Amino acid sequence: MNSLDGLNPQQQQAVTAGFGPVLVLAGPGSGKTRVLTHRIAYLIKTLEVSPYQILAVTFTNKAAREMERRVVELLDNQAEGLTLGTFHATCARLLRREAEHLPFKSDFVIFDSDDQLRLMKQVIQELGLDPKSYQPQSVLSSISNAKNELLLPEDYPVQHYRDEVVKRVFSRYQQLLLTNNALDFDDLLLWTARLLDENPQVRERYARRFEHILVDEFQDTNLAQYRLLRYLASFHNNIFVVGDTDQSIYTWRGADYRNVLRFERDYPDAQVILLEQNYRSTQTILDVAMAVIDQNPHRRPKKLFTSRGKGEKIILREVYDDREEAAFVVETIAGLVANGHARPGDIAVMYRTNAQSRMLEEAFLFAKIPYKLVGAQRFYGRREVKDVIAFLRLIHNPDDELSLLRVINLPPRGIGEKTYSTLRLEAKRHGISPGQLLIELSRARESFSRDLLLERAYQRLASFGSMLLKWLAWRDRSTPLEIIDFVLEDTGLREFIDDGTEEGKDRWENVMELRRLASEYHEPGLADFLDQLALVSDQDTLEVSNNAPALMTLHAAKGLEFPIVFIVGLSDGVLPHQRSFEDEEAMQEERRLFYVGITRAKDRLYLVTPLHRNAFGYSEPVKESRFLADIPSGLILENRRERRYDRMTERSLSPWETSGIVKPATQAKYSPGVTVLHPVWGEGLVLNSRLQDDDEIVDVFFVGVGLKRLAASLARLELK
DNA sequence: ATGGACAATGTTTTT
DNA sequence: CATTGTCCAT
Repeated sequence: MNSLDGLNPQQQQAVTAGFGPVLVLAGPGSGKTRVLTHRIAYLIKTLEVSPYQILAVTFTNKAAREMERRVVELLDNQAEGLTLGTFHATCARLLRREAEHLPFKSDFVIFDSDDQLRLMKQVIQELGLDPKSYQPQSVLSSISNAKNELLLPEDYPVQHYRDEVVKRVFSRYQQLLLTNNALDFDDLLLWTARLLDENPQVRERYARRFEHILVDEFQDTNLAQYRLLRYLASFHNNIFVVGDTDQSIYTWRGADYRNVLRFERDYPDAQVILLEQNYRSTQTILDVAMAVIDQNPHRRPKKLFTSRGKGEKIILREVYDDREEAAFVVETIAGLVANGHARPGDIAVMYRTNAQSRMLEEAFLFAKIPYKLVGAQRFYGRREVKDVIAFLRLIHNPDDELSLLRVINLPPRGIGEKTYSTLRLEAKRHGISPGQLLIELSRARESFSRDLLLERAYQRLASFGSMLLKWLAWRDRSTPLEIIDFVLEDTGLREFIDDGTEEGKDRWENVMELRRLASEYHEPGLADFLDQLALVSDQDTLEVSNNAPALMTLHAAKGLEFPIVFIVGLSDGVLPHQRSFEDEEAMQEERRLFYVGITRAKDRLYLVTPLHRNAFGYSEPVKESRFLADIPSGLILENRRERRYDRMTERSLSPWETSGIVKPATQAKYSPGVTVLHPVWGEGLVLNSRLQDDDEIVDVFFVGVGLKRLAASLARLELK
């Protein structure tokens, strides 16, 4: 089979581009993954490049896996030896291999944002700083920015007094990372870039090896990644990058879409190929998307087109607040599925902030419609999951004090703060890590000044130490699954986590899910498993075959596509977010975020705009998103609320009016959660109810029938 | 050492 | 309002 079959001329040009740098500017849905996978297949099959000499990097594991699957398919399994992975995972592997040239050991652990925060709090306390004026989060983000610019503490630029302090904090933070034998996310890139910069032998070895380098989502690279790529491509100069500046939504994380411009400057002979034909959306959806993004200044003009035809108009729905919004979404989805217009898995609901998922989740749960929440934090951030992972990390790397601190008294075994700080002090005196001392303790009792501790506390430490020693003895011969089972068994965590309550059962389920993930690793040792756990992306948690609507942030939606998309919370202050109001660049990024959301939709797009926003327990009127004004009215089907109702509610209520002294004219008879009886449809559940024009409008979910909106005065509903 | 009660605090997005 | 941290009593 000819691997160019089914590619349009621009795609073919990209796939078969000669050697040297290539920049592919790929609009949404223009088949960039297709181009990348075909390019790899072309290099291997037609140009007979060895897979071993090809490096392809992505940002999420999901994207990497998908690419790998497609390459293998194109090549009938002739892809053995290909290096294909995320930036972070690829760097982690390289650093483990080259650890001898670096100030840490090859069995380092990767600290996630949670660990970073805990470590930072420790540093701020240790240096006696006021956590109010030096908020751990904000100091961390300064440090992260510095690392993205490839700066270590000694290079940190000092302009204000604050910089001076941050520099000191940075220095101590970095020092602590090293004593824990740990790297944070930014370190993975930073150390790799620095290694290649400072060590010509290593650089040349890799630069010679990777004859071809391919990069996905190039607009999301930061300076460290850009440098990294330049070093790796420094020998063969065959660097093939694919990106779209209009989809740059991670500048707050250090991503710099100007790397695209930098690329053109640094590689003046680069071929530039534009992919504008879209294979995903209807022309109407594309026109809406272009109308929105065209408002951003300084863009390279791009004209998206499709052969799919106009399709239907997009739908704008105005709702009262987030509660009604959630009801509308769930009700519409139930209707679409019931009428056979869509399968549940065809639908996605997207929002600006994670907090917005809650109301939606409640509505789904209430209607008993299953849904899928996309987001790694939701699972890996669970306490019980992190606890078990902390045990594994400690076993992998006993110097990891943060993990030790987390599990040493879990389940409670009488080792409190006092006992721990004695252990810590004593460890410092011996010049070893607390974890090491624990192990020593269980082996040779003399190494600890006995008079420092009560016999009881001492016994407890020693017994934990011997448990740890036992696990360590098994570590290199056991699979992750076996190690998890040792831990669960020896610690009695099960009884602690599954305490017989409903939540306890859920918590245990989560641990079992982690256990299931571990069961996919058949080799002894924890490194690979722990790396995967540390580097999962939100998107990685979305299963392809899941037959339920997916809920996700707009950020998590990038790279995905769905026949039907809802974008909710289109209010000024939410999307665009309040914090972008004063910053023109940030506002443009908000617009790109909206653009990304719109272009996820294949056939039908719902935009939902609430008139009120609930925050801090108060409801306040909000303006609709300013972005909506940019959509030509001919492309949109508007469904707004009654004007009369608007006027009543758009006025700000004074506090005593909201406190319930002023009662509505009619009292609602049906409240969410009650069961009602309908003469035709039988028993149903009230999802939502509101007063309107002296009548009560009730949304009821009937089993086997679906959701119905009824006027209480007409439908003969009975309370059950 | 542990757990419960209250107070303060806060909403962007995440590899 | 809902989560997170801090203080205090057992």
